[in-house]
Amino acid sequence: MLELRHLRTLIALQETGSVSLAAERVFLTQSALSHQLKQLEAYYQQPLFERKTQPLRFTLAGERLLTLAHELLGRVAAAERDVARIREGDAGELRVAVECHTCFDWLMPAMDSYRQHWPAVELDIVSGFHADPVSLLLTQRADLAIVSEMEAQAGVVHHPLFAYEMVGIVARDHPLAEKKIWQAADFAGETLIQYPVPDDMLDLWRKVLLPAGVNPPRRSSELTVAIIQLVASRRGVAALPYWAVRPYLEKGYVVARTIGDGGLRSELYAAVRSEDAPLAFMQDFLATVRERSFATLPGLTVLAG
Amino acid sequence: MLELRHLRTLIALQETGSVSLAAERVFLTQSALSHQLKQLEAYYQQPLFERKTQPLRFTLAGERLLTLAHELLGRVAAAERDVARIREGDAGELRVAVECHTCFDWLMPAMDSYRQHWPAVELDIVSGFHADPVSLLLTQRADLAIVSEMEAQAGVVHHPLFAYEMVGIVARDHPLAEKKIWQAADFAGETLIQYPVPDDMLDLWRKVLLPAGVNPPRRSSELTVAIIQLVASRRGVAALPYWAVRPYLEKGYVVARTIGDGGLRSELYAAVRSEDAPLAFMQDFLATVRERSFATLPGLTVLAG
DNA sequence: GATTTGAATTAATTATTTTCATGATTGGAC
DNA sequence: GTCCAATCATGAAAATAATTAATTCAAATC
Repeated sequence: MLELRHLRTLIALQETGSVSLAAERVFLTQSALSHQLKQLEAYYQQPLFERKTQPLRFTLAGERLLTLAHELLGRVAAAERDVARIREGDAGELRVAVECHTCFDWLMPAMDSYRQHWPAVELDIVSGFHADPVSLLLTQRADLAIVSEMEAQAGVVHHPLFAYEMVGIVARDHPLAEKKIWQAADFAGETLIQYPVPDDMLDLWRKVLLPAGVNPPRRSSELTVAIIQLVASRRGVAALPYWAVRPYLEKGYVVARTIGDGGLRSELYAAVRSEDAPLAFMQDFLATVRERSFATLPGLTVLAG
Repeated sequence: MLELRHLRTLIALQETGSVSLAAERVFLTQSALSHQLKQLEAYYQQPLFERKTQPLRFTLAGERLLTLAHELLGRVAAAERDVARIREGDAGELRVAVECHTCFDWLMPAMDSYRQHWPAVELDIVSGFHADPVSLLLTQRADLAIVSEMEAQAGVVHHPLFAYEMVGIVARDHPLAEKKIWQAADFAGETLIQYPVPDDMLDLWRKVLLPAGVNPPRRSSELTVAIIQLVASRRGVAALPYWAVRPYLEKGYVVARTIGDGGLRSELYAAVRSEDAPLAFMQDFLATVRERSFATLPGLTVLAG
């Protein structure tokens, strides 16, 4: 018999394009999902998708159930929001502290969606760069902070959002474009183009360059497009999230390369005060960010608690 | 985490007004449902309904989830119909043989709903009274027969529809109105008002009067209202399904009494040819009849396969 | 042709659901 | 009031379902 679980699986399948990635997305093993899908296809006595292709393709029946999934899950979320509001009311204050430039790429659509659902919550952005964004929470100057590490701190809990890969980008005719994988040493002698933030907020610096003792010259820009432009003009190299540069890769302005063996993985967490963590309007903000981000950004991976 | 199962439970709760009856409706024990509801209320951290009242009353949160249930389950049914049609096509022939007068009360709304969903199925009624309606199936003159007993027959399968209570009705000032429970002997000396059908098609005859050797005089009418009218005019007594007479009971035209200890229980089955049983348009007809009947007729009980 | 990657399969394990047996609570009937 | 019947709740056991581990299979890639 059909359950919501099956519909959540179908959406994960659609968003990831493969059984194994979908499994990770719904926090199950590939095997578990294979069983679940087999059961579902047996129930409807017909295949729901073709596994031979990459990404997988849904059959007519699969498409129909996928449509159902989208119809239903939105309504479930709406109903559960209402139920939570019946318990806790609909108002609240949510000042978000952000310190990464690219974060706005996913934060804007998520906040947009959230605002619709929680019109009575005072939503605000506390932007800027602080030595310790978590201190903004404890001093009541922000209610939620987006951070890239899960530093234990009394009175604060960290909720994992998602993980993604940082890629190195360079002009197509630059010598480094020849190398599939860049190591720390490859950055020596290159100009590194970056956002104007302290070094220790850059994953590339903290995880790659600093440990290797490499310290290339820098240039900085506030805007992602400007960074891309400088890189395309052979002014230097940069490291940016894959999802931030994909549009430019597709247009061929620059090429992307893996940084370090296995790639440079970045993570994002939302830190909130412990007492705020269980609040419905807070929980739903996290759920919205995750849901919207996975649905719109390519190449995200889940981040376990 | 919310699943469709929970929503099906909520609808059963609404339709039956009690946990035990809802449990029967969804083919679980009362205990199982009690656990399920406890889990659901723990998940939402608030009560979903008040159990003290009869019928039970939903809380605001419960109401909201109930609304969700109605939104979702209709869409699920529609999607599953589409999926079945992708497999088997949307056409078919469905000639329904009916031999009980009151059956039209539930058959009409069900067929109405069904026609909308399966416009390409040729739906027809084969009315009239045959010694053996099942023979209509085997001679290809009907595709589905509504019967009141599950007589084993090669090539034919019986699907349970529902069960209900037959009540005795009589004028308010008639002496029999004084008796809470009528026994076979009480019918001796009364005129029995019935539909113009052979005796062995009447549950009252087969299960009560014939075994006791009681054979009261008869009068017959085609229409339920006419039978009620005759009873109210003290022309005799009748036995009719509870759901068929409830509107008249509420208006006080007649009163209803239990027949035999524990009441006279009637059952309805749909008989179809074995080879037609798995067809989607046939399965959905059965599902529609059950769903519509339970949603609209009072006092139905489930009938196990 | 070896190697890698993704999905399927079987058996075992784990988690969840359901039931059984029983206890508590409530709302009449007398 | 007290008894009775009906309804719901509870804890432990049983049954069922979901999930994983380990492995195989199949296809694609080098």
